[in-house]
Amino acid sequence: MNRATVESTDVIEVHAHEARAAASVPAEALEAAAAFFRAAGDVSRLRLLTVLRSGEWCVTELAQALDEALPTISQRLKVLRTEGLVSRRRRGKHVLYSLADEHVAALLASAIEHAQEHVPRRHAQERAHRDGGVR
Amino acid sequence: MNRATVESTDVIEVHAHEARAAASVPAEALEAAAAFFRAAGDVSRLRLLTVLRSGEWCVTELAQALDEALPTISQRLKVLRTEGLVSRRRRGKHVLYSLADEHVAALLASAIEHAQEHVPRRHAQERAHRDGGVR
DNA sequence: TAGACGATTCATGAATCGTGCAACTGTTGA
DNA sequence: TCAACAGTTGCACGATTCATGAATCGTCTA
Repeated sequence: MNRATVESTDVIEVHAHEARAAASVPAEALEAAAAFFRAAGDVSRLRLLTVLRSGEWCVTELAQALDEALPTISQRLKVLRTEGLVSRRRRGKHVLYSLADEHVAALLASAIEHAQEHVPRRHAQERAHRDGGVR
Repeated sequence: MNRATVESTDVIEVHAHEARAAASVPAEALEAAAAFFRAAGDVSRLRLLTVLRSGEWCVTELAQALDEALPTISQRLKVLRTEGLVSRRRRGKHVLYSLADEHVAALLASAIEHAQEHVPRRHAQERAHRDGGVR
């Protein structure tokens, strides 16, 4: 199916198809996925995640490593944990955090890789668009 | 390297290691990755992305399919485009949008899959935590 | 070139988010 | 049990973000 050939007159006909495509993902899953992305969509939290790629860390270690206040780190970890990006376990008087699973690690690596490819394009694209529309 | 065996007295020694881990990802890439996640971290925009998985769509079609105002859709598409999640091209008087590349499609599928696994855990975990700390 | 249509931009107000600090909870070891 | 330490939570403030509708822009066609 080559949607590129569809003309504006087909809009109504296509409508049902579109609605189906939109509904193909359960609303709950969509919401959860958005929450997942949102949790990762903050530089501070993302930095935390990249550190956690190397293994388990207690909150104090993380605070020292990132040079931030302990409550701040704890807050961020809570967000990440609520959305299932990290998990924690207690070891003595320390609470150790780590990435929730390989899925998260893969997602993380993939996004960073993608970002590195697109970093230079971002602003250039924005300016080009301002100057003269599409292409 | 088993970081799980590290005790609190090792914090200083470990510090250098942590700092290296944090710096392993260039600040720019981290920022871009966060922006990427942030762009996907909204239910409305995410829904838009899931629709775009099926191919190219013009703004009007998307607006009708999702039953939203055209400017609203356009705004969301702009965010997604700025962060490199979607690309566009003009075809006649229509502007066709699609996912930027396979990378994005894969990331999207992966996140939704992960979300579906963790949907039930999220709130239960939150409550469990309130009730009695770790585990 | 004028009109129509598709798409984008802009300004506004409501809502949400992130942070910093203080108070609090919970665990360990004496 | 008590003191010290590790971590969490609550609250308030400033900054972002999002939806909305009007105005504008760009392209095609008559």
